[in-house]
Amino acid sequence: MTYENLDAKLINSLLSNGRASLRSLGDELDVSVTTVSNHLRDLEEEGVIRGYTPVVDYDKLGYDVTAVLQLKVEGSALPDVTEKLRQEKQMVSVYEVTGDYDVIAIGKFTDTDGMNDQIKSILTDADIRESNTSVVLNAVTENEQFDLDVKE
Amino acid sequence: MTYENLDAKLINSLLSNGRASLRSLGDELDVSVTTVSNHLRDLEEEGVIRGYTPVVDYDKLGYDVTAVLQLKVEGSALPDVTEKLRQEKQMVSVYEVTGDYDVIAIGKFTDTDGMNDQIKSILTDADIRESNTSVVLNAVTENEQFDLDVKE
DNA sequence: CGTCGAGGTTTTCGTACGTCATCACACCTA
DNA sequence: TAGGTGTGATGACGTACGAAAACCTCGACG
Repeated sequence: MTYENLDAKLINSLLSNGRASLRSLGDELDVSVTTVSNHLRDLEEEGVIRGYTPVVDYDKLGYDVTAVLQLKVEGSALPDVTEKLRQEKQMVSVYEVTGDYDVIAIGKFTDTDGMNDQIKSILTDADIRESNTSVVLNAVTENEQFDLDVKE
Repeated sequence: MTYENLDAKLINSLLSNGRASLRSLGDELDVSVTTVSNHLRDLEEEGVIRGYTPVVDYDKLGYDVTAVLQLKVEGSALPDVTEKLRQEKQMVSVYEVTGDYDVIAIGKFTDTDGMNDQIKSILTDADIRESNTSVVLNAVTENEQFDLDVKE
């Protein structure tokens, strides 16, 4: 057998500790360091693993307010609007979606005043027909990356 | 205080490469390895850095559909509902929010059928008065973690 | 009132040691 | 033939530890 689940197991291990050494990963999965190294290189080249980041608690850094923006956009202006949102660094996620609204975006702000200012400056765009802002009261789960299924 | 911006710089460096070595971080910031090690330990103990993860491209792993669920929940049942959503591993983010709806959740699914099944099973909860699902057509930005401001 | 300096504390640094990642190559086995 | 393993060499890495530097506090003195 050629370790078809190794990649999934590798990713799951890294999800619990993204700075684990290749050796510890090898020990954990009963596989040689070389094999871990090869698979990881492949996963990175394929783009399955796009990089590594620390998980930062923005609350603790003073970004106390998270908001969900929903926008209705004039059809032809959609690319412009999403691009503009993408460039706002505090926009954590920006989605084009089906349904009542065309765009859903999630942003983080230092306080409600800062939030109001930034949102207002975004909404001045003439192509935004309607908008709706929900402030997050409690982030039950945020950007949780889930484990992959490993079939035996 | 010495090096008051070091922590912010450290986090920014790690945001661009979460597996960077303590030495390379030290070189980059003109600081000794030990200092990097100490500050990182403190940041982790304080919970500012909650861990490290690979950035996984779920699209490439067959999770092709992302959806945004919005729910109106019977007030007293809110904790139950959010807890239930939290335990659904494919729910990437779950927020309690102000506004028209009470809960906004983002989930990832293998296909629209799988999505429908899972969402239906969630929505059977009697305490969910109303729901609204938006399917993501295009993830312009997703879980982007932004750099911190460094004051001179 | 403002400055000085002794002291203790915190932060940073350099070194040393054992571990680690990477690479090349030969070997194994399904 | 393709994917996994082991070995050995080399330079990089993480951590522990003692020394040194920077910082803070507070009473004494001009």
